[in-house]
Amino acid sequence: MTDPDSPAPRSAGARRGRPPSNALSRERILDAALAVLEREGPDALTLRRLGADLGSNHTAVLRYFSGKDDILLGLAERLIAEAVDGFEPGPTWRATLTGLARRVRRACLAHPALAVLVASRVSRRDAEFRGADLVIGALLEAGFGARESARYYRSLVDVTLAMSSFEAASAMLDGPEREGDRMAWQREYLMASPQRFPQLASVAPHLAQADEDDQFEFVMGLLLDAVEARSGRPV
Amino acid sequence: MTDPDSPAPRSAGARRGRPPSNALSRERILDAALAVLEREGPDALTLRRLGADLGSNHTAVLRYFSGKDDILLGLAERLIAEAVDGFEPGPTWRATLTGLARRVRRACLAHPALAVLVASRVSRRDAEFRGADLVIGALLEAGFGARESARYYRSLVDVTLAMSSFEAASAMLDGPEREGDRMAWQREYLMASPQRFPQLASVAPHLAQADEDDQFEFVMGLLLDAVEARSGRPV
DNA sequence: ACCTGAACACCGTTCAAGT
DNA sequence: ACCTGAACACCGTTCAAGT
Repeated sequence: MTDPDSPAPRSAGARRGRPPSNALSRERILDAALAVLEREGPDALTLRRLGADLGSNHTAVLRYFSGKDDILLGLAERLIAEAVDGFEPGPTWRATLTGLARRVRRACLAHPALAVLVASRVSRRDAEFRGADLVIGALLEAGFGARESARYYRSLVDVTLAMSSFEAASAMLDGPEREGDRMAWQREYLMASPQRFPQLASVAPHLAQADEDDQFEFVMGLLLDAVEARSGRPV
Repeated sequence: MTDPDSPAPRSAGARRGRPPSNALSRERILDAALAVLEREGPDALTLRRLGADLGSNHTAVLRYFSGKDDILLGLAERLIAEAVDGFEPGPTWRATLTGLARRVRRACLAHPALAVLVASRVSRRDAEFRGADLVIGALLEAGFGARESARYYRSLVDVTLAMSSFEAASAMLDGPEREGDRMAWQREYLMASPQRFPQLASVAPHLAQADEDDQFEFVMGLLLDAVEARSGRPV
């Protein structure tokens, strides 16, 4: 059942004067939802707010989506599509895997409020299948069998999605413009009792140094090192 | 519900004895909150529900916590404490790291509704410091310097927490009834078009086979393999 | 000192009625 | 065919008033 949604556009002849700017559609609703999320965060996304932004009654949206949750699912598909659309495999299987992981993370950080809401429930739809096909293709190319490829696929996807949404959640918590809280985080670790936590204390000054970009690259590097070591086909 | 075991009805002197059973306290409120979360999931945790369960007005709770968010933070500390309390380092540094990761995951899966709510905002408090001290101690023992230990610490903690909460989120989504949706997940992947997604199709039957326990162990194994390879001190 | 009850400003969803 | 408006059953938080 693909695409029973978009209501019939009005006939060309009826187009006199201004088109009704408030004609609803699934796409227009998703656009508005994304705009609210990006500007004001997850809590601002309510049906009433959406109706106001769209110039409609807040219940009109329910003609296009079965409920708020359905809107979230539609946004989830957009998020994963943003990561996968236009991606081309790299020169090596490892480059392909690294590149796709970076794109997923980038999409999550570009829409952190959305990532927080939907990352653990990516809808199994077209964009996700395309991503899966690319990842599994790279793993088969690396020399893994079907069973192993399935395993590594799940590991890489789980870690990438989990870390990306985790990071998005921190970004949201710190507030859109608050750099201050990250300093607080570091300060608390630096203030932990050296008597009670000697190992922690000896390392604390380094804890806040690595930035998030480096951190993600580092973890993916670790993971792919292990995958490569097991593949028997170093790139 | 009547309470036949309740203390003697209030008399003139009762006030000087033990407090009435419905006396509020932070601990009693956290107990009640945890009970609601475990029985009925994240959405059931409301101040009104908490008040009802505690036999109090729903606003009385606000005398002990500054708001609902403050209750969540209190629960977060309990979650991490459950993972860390009583843990002893293993015979090797790798065993220590594996053991602690398993405990964090187990605590998250024991309280999935809680893990979903708080995993990305673990409060930097006592239990977390104890965990950090253990992990960093193991990494120093593995031969890493302070800077490297800080890096690996963050990687291991991020992946463990992110994957555990991610998994908890899936467990919650599948609903307490379970099982049904995991089959649906598998079915959708099996039904993906083999023409459009040939690599995916060739591997799909294996995708749903690995259970979640194996999956977590597998990822931690990959990560620790890479850490061990870089340590220059195989266990 | 601790708790209650009412009030306030919100939610998502349903549904009869309008156009 | 599409949308509105009222209604329903909820939220978290504040605060004057009770005991």
